[in-house]
This record gives sequence, C-alpha cells and structure tokens, in this order.
Amino acid sequence: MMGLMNPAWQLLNDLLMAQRARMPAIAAEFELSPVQAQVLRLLEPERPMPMGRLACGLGCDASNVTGIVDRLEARGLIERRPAPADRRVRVLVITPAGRRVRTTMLARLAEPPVEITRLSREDQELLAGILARMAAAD
Amino acid sequence: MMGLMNPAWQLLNDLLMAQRARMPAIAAEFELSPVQAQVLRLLEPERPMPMGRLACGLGCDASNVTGIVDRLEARGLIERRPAPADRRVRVLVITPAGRRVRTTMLARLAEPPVEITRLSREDQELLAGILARMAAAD
DNA sequence: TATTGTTATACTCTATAACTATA
DNA sequence: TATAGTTATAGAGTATAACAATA
Repeated sequence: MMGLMNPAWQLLNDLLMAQRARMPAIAAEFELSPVQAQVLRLLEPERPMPMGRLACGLGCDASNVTGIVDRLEARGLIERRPAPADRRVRVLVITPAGRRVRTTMLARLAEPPVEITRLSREDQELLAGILARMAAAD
Repeated sequence: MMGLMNPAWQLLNDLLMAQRARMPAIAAEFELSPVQAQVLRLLEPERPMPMGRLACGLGCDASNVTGIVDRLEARGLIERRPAPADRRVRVLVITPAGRRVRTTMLARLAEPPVEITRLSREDQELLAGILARMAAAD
C-alpha cells in the first residue's frame, strides 16, 4: 500500500524526474548520445580503463561496449590500446580531441540550473551541508 | 573556464548521476522498458491523453509513440480510443491491468532510498523545506 | 577451464520524411 | 492548408548466445 510518502523523497524524486532530460540535452549539444557522453565522463585522462570495466560503469553487457567504443573511436575521441600485462584486455584512452570535448562538456554539466541559483545563499549552504552528509554516509 | 563549482549543485549533480539507474531498474522489475514505465506514470487513470500529448510528455517525436503504444496495448496495459470531438485524434486510456501495474510501480518509486532514510529527522525536514522552495519558484 | 572481447541475432527507442484521414 | 497519427527507413542501445584468443 502507499499511504504517506516521505516528503523529502517525494520532492527530491520530482526534481530527479524533472532533471531527467538534462544529461541527454547536454550530450546532444556535442552531438553525442547519452551513453557516449557517459563514456567520456567516465574515461578520465591519465586513467585508461579496460573495456570490461567500462561495461560495469555503464551498467550494460560487455557485448554492447564493442559498438559504443567503435563509434567513439571512429570519431577520434577515444582509442583502444593493447594491455601489456594481459593480452586479452583492451585498454581505452581518451585522445586529445576527446579530452577537449570532455572538458567543455563537464563545464556545461557544472553550470548550476536556475533552480539552484534562485535559492538564497543560506538555502544553498544548507542544501550543500545536507547532501554532503548524505554522501558521507557511504 | 571552469574554476569554482557551486557546491550545492556539485553534490546534487553527483546524486542525480548516482540515481540515474533507479528508474530503469524499477521499470525492469515490471518487465517494462524505461519509456514504457514513463508512459504508465504519465497516464493517470480517469485522465485519458491524446497520443500527441504523450509525445510531448515523453519529449520524443510523435512517430515513435505509435510503436510504444502498440507494445503496451499488445500487453493489455493501455488502450487506444477514438476521440468523439476530433476523429483524427486517438485518446489513450489505462486498462484495469495497467492500473494495477501502475499502482505497484508508483509505490516502488515512492520508497525512499537509504540515502534519504539515513538522514536525521532534522535534515529530512530541512531538505524538504529547501526543495519545496525550489519547486515553488516556478 | 575461465575470462576478455567480439560477432550474430533480435528487439526497442530514436529521428526524418512521406503518407492518410481528417479538420 | 494544416494537423493527428501512421508507415518506411535508418541508426543506436540493449540483451543473449556462441565464438576466438588468451590466461
């Protein structure tokens, strides 16, 4: 049964639903699909990642990663490299071009939406404190 | 350039990214795709909706709605009905079976995740207040 | 034998463009 | 003419299963 819903969660859930389209929209600005943007976000420069670990990060089957990586590699944004330690694995690295797209895209994601900026300074500080306590409880 | 990022937004953004998989996961519990779950969420009982309005709600092209509705109708969860006023439009209604799935699914979505329940009562009330002010500023 | 990544296959979601039937 | 929904087409993401190379 439903009954009473936690008020904080109800409001946060509404916000999550409303912000649902934000990532896909920003990805589209760079002519990236949502998953492609996700890959660029996950693939930190100086921190190459095996394809299998990317599959985990994306939460999808390893077989999908082949095609996703193919398309990003065709656009020159990432590259496959052999892993010296284990010749079965392929390590992904972001190219200079990919790094430029990544930096600009992360900057766009970092821009706070009006919902945040409209809040009073006190509310923003309060909110940051609560969310920090939420994150710290991991 | 990037520089300083709004702390509240940074934390909220992290939370959004972390919760990204929640809706698809809950949809999967009911053997629904994310979009199908979205349709069931948007289609309130006693409030039939023209297909074009559903396309707006989903944020996708009208041509996609045909297939999405086809599959939900084949499963007996929704129905197309002719609109008496304008014979071009088809109105969507949720079936009794669809209503049962919808109710259970919304109840699952309403369950607050541990991140919320772990917060102190004070923080939960504070958070609800801030989010309410955010929502009110529309 | 087990694991990494690929291929083959099938389905869903997505957009664009052309079409129909109404208005 | 314009609008609501459909169809045709093409591309991308998803899962499962079978496979090759390597461990």
